[in-house]
Order: sequence, then C-alpha cells, then structure tokens
Amino acid sequence: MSGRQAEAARNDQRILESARAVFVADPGAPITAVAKHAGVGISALYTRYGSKEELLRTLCTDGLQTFVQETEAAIERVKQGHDHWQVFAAFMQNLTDADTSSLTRAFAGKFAPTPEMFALANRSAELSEEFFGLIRDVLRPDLVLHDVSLSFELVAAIKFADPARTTELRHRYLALILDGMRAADRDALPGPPPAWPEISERWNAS
Amino acid sequence: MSGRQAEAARNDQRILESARAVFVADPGAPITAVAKHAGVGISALYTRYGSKEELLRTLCTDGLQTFVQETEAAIERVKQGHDHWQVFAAFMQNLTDADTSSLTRAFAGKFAPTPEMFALANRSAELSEEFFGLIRDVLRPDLVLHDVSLSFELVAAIKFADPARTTELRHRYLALILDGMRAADRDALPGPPPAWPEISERWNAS
DNA sequence: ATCAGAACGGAATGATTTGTTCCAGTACCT
DNA sequence: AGGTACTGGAACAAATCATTCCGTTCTGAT
Repeated sequence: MSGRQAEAARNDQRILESARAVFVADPGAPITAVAKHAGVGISALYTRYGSKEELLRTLCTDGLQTFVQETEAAIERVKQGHDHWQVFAAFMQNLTDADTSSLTRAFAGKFAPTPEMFALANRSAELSEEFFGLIRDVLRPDLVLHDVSLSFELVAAIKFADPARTTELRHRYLALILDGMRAADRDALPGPPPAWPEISERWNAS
Repeated sequence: MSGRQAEAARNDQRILESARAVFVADPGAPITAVAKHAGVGISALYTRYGSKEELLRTLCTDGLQTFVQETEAAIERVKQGHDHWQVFAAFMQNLTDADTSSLTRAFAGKFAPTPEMFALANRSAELSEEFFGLIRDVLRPDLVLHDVSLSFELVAAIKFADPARTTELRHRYLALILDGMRAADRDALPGPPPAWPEISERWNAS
C-alpha cells in the first residue's frame, strides 16, 4: 500500500477522528463541520459514508468496541491478580478519556441500532456484569452495576472549549465520585438504584 | 377577577411552568412544544413575550433568583446555628430539585444577558462565596467553590423521561458526590481546580 | 342587548439550516 | 496518457421554526 492508497487510508482516519471530535463536542453539528475540521471536502465524506446516519452509526459502533475492549482488558488484569481498586479506577479513567458515554448517549434514539450494535451492546452488558462481580468487593455495598454506567454520564457532563482542560477536570470529578464509591461508612444511597430497562429505553427512537 | 381575566392569569402561570418543563427537558425545543404542553395557542405565548428569546430570558432570570434565594436561606440557617453539613446537603438537594443548573447552562451563550441578569449573577457569586466560606469546614480541604457549581452540572446530566424518577436518581448521585465531598482521608483531587474565568466564559455568545 | 376590545387558536409565511447531489477541476499512480 | 480518487463548493430539496396574521370567542361596560 503506497501513495494514493496511503492517502486514502490517512483520510479515512482523519475523517473518523474529526467526526468524533466534532460530534462529541456538539452532537447536532452539521456534516460540513466535520469536513472542515478534517480539512477535506464534503465529497470525501460522502465517498466513504453513504449518509450522515451511516457515519454516526460507525462512530457509535467504534465507541461500543472501545468499551468492550477496555472491559475485557480490565477483567484480564483482575485475573492476573492486580489490585481490584486500582484496576477499577484505571478502567473508569480510560473510558472517561475515551468519552464513549458521549458518543453513545448523544445519538441514542436518533437511529435504529444495527444488529452488530445490538450484539456489541449485549456483549458489553455481559462483560460489565462479569467485571463488576469481580471488583465489587472494593465498592460500597449499595452500589449496583448501572450506577457505574450512569457515572460515566455524570462525568461526561463536564464540557469546556479546551479538550485538554475538559479531560483534566473530568479526572478531578471522577476522583471525587470514586471517593464516593469507596465510602463504606456512610448512609446507604437513597432511592431504588437504576434498572436495566430504564437505561435501555433511551435507545428507542423518539 | 373572573372569566377571561382569570383564564389569562391561569395561562400566565401555565405557560411559564410549561416553558420550564419543556426547555429543561430539551433546550432546543420549538416554541410550539411549549404551547402544546401548556394547552394554549401560540398567540397566548406571543401576547406575553415578544419573542422566544424574551421567554428564555425570563426563565433564566427566574432560575438565578431561585439560586439567590436558596443561598440566602442557607446562609441564614448557618447563622442560626444549624449543623453545617446538614445545611449544605439540603442546599445542594434543593437546588438540584429546582434544576437551576439546567436552566442557566442550557441557554448560556444563546443570548446576551440583561443588566438584571448580570446583577443577579454577581449577587449569586457573592452569596456563594460567603456561604462556602461558612461551611467549608465540613468539606474536604481540596474542594473549592467552583467545584460545587460544577457538581450541579454533573447531577443535572441525569435525565430520564419520567421527571419524578429523574429527581429520584439525581438524589442518589448527589448523595454519592456528597459522600465524596466529605471524604477527608483520601488523596487530594487531581488537576488545577476550576477557576472563575473558565466557568464564566461559557456565557459568551458562540 | 350590544359592542369595543382583549385574548384566543392555529394556519400561513418566510427565513434559515442542513443533508445530499452534482460538477468541474486536480494530483497521483500505472 | 488515462484512470482513479480526491478536491471545493455551488445547487437543490426538505425540514424546521420563529413570527405574523386572521377570524373567532368571550368579557365587561355602556
């Protein structure tokens, strides 16, 4: 692979990266904003993706894949005998940085999930449960798996113009929340914990 | 007062309540959605507010006023000798329920603040500092005032179709965050804490 | 009883936004 | 040279929405 093919491959990546950056910053951004950010023409986008929705689906699928990979890696680390809390904290931080929450939440309900996305979502649910079961001994007992999912959304609410600063501040509040997740000697968390139907219903088209 | 005037007065309130509900749920909602939610025609809206922006400004000002009032009340309670932590926790919960964060953040940068809004914002900043100074003895020492502001945004990220359930879950994560804010024996929070310019810059029109 | 006018509902309008297509030109590789 | 994959950007169609407008309903004073 060389020359023209290499350029095409480079553009493939540039477009995906730009799309990620732009849509994470503003989920309703027009497609021209992606092209401008990537420094390519609109045609370059449309030769790769037949429609905006297809691009969004790709992005979303990428996010799910990242989530699955990180969870698999975290499970592996636990099984290798690493400290449960350290593994969990790193897991949270990695996925916060990857901002998979923004990617998946922003487009929830905007298009019908593909079968591939369904499969990935199921797999990520299984892996999450397995991982949570492995490390729940270092978490306060009243915390459930879906509390962790929603915590990603909490942290993802922090958004500033400067991406680096955004990451920095997200780390700060992730640390705060993690401290809350370890607090063992406090009152139990109020209210029924989030249930799976509540979380998954948001994927239905509105 | 009866008949047509009574209906008008009823509509005044219904429209404001609906606008709050609709725009908090979806800041980009069309104005017809407000009318439909309130069960009135579009004209009923436009005879009261000259434009959408005017309605949004009113809503936003209301939110600021609520914030100021709650902060004043909290300061008063502290001065009456109530337990600092209890006052702080109640303060956080009240403002979470009032959802002033959603109201102010959603429209930040969408219109120029009025002088009245400026004044209210300044007053709320002063009061916040005063209150924070009074109760910071029950918070972990590495926490700053603006951490509290951003915490409102964290919690406001929780949004479900059912408003009551949303409130319930927000209480749950507010409790988690509050536990993190009390944790005294942990590592210091990472990163430079948020500074005022970073927070205020988001009010500039984009 | 009547009538001026306030308040109403909702269709019509006009402006803006945006996804998508199309076209003509350009750089690269064989 | 010729083919391929790209480029910017104009053009188009559809959708969205704030705002205006008009005819109607109801109230309260005359």
